[in-house]
Amino acid sequence: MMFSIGELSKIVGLKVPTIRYYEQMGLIDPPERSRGNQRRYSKAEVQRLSFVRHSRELGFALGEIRDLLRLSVHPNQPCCDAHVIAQRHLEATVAKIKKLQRLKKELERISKCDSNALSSCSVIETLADHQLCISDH
Amino acid sequence: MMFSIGELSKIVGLKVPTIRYYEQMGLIDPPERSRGNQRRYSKAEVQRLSFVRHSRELGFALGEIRDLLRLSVHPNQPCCDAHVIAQRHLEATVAKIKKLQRLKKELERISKCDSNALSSCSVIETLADHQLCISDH
DNA sequence: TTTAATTCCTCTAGTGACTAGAGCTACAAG
DNA sequence: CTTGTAGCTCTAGTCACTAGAGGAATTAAA
Repeated sequence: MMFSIGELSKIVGLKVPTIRYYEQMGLIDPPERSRGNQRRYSKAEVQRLSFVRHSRELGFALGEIRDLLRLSVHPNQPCCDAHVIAQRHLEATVAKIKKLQRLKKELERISKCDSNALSSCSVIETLADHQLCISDH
Repeated sequence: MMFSIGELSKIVGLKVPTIRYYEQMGLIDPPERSRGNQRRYSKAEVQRLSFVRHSRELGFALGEIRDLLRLSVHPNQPCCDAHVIAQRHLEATVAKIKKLQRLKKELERISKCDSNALSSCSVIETLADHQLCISDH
């Protein structure tokens, strides 16, 4: 049961060049090759890459994922490291959400006037208004 | 009333190399120079760069900001373009918020167990669990 | 079995929005 | 007039890919 890189790509939902990139970055070991030098993957790589993809979707950086993978292989002591990584990430996420919600409000304000009315442009105006609020935010 | 790039930097809250970068990218015109070839800015640049900074904080890409600046100079007809830019941006923002809120929930679940208890690591476990959910998300 | 289509290979370069550093020059304060 | 800070240009690095060139291998159909 060996997969070509294209098959693996479909299974795990990562593009082919991305998989090669992850190999290059040391997130997966270089796989076996066919006689013609093409990569051949087993189920282990499916698992590992799914882990990587899932972690990426959760917003972890490749370096953090590398750490997590290392931890998952030696799952004894330095588990708190994993918690630290996740906790730090949670805090950053909460901050991002807050910022985006403020952004959303502002964008709604900006783009709610109907653009068919050929009135003066609220987008430019709103952004221009903020030319004046130099010191805050 | 002319500013050096360092003074301008403090006024608008952008780093010095960032201002030079914005000049290079065509977001601001090349400013006047001192006899010794140093950049000298007036209030117009303060306004324009504040506009750029504000727009960046709202998450607009430099290309979009360039468009918006162009529109703000010719504020007559193609104002709907600005609305389109802002609307597109609003949609992307809403999508991002949703994704991050899902992420937040998952991270909370991941990191809520106390890491002092030397139990098995919930971070790795949780991420590993998701090795199995290959087809969805 | 041959051919054609598709997939794979490596390598280089590009993206966006900066950031860092080298090596040099200008300016302001004492 | 000297010293220290701030400025200059230019190149290269960051992150996580993505795109393309030019060629080889694999697979399916004829």
